[in-house]
Amino acid sequence: MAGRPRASSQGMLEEAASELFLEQGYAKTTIEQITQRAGVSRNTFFNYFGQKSELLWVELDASLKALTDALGAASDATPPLEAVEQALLATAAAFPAGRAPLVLTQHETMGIDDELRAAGLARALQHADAIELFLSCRLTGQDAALRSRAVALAVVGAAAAAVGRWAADGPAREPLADYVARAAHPVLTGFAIG
Amino acid sequence: MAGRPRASSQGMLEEAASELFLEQGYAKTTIEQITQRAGVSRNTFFNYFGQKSELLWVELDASLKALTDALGAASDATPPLEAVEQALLATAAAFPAGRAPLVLTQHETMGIDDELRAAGLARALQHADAIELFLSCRLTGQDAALRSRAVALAVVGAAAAAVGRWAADGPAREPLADYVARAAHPVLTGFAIG
DNA sequence: AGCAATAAATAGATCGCGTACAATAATGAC
DNA sequence: GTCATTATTGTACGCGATCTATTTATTGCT
Repeated sequence: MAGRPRASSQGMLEEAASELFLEQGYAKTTIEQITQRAGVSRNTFFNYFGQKSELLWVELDASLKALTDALGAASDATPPLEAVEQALLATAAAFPAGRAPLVLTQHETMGIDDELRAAGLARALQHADAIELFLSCRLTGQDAALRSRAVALAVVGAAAAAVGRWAADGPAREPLADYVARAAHPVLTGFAIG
Repeated sequence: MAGRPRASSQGMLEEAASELFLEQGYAKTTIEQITQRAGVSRNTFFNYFGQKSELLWVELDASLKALTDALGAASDATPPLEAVEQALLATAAAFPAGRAPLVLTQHETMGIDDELRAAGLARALQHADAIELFLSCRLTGQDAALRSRAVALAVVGAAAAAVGRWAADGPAREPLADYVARAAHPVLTGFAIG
């Protein structure tokens, strides 16, 4: 009961796209060019990606899965906000200091514009949703709903700032987790005492 | 030196668009339909709006101006983080409890999807940029760049959570500034002590 | 082997956003 | 009146994204 196997892998499309983005920028690269270089038909692109912008955020999609896993594995004994912090650091640990996603380091030559930033932000929102879902089950008291979402969006914002700085600091930087810790810890302590 | 006066006002396009969005949703409404109802040509739309999604976030654009003004008017004597909090509250004060932007309350019937959320997030990013610019001139010490951006993104995230809750709580809610205070204050105290 | 069932890949068409460029209309300055 | 300036309109086009139908490749059953 298994139909035709996937011939053109998703990775080939990503590679072809990365090359073209670096050569001539994101906006000037058409989906047709990507599929031609990958040796498949144009329509095949949409079997693997819903939108062109998804090509750049594959790494972030993986990190979303890591975050939900880490949150799901959190013990009930640890305080909720601490669990969030640990899950964030564990997720960040998957990014070694040496190699950062292309979209972060090469956004200049790729000509990343608002559309791209927005697509990245949509990914960040998914991370926030995961954290909010976790917190809304653990936090109690009045304002729990507001606090859950506020914590989630605030801490994701801080983490995004950390990622941006980390990428900008070049290959000689410290691991991403250090940056995330410095940016996110104040947020969580602030909510813990307030 | 004043050429042809503007005949079709921006407000008419916004009204026509709001009607159509409520009638048939955002995605199913074309720019041509909007301009037809407003009685202008399709191209005229692009004299007033760069993209279709801008129609929904006009109120947020006004709030961005209010925020930059409030930040610019901040006295040098007040601590930077306090100045940010006061500016946020002043900006939120412009939204009375009774009337919330359509996009926030009617996003269900309008069929707001990811594209729309992303467009709203792009506006939120501009708010964060304004706060970061303010802070990067005032904060000192190592990590000032990271901290400036982390504070800005985190506090804007918290404010966004407040706006979402505020809109969801219906017309009988308290003023928006109360929500923003509850969501943003922990973030700022967290960074103040950390 | 032959045959259905399933699923991927392709082809072809269409819609609508957004851009570019030229042409026209309405105003004030002279 | 002429001229410069600005808004509006017309026309065309590239490209992203969706849809439907068709072809191709694989598995499992007889």
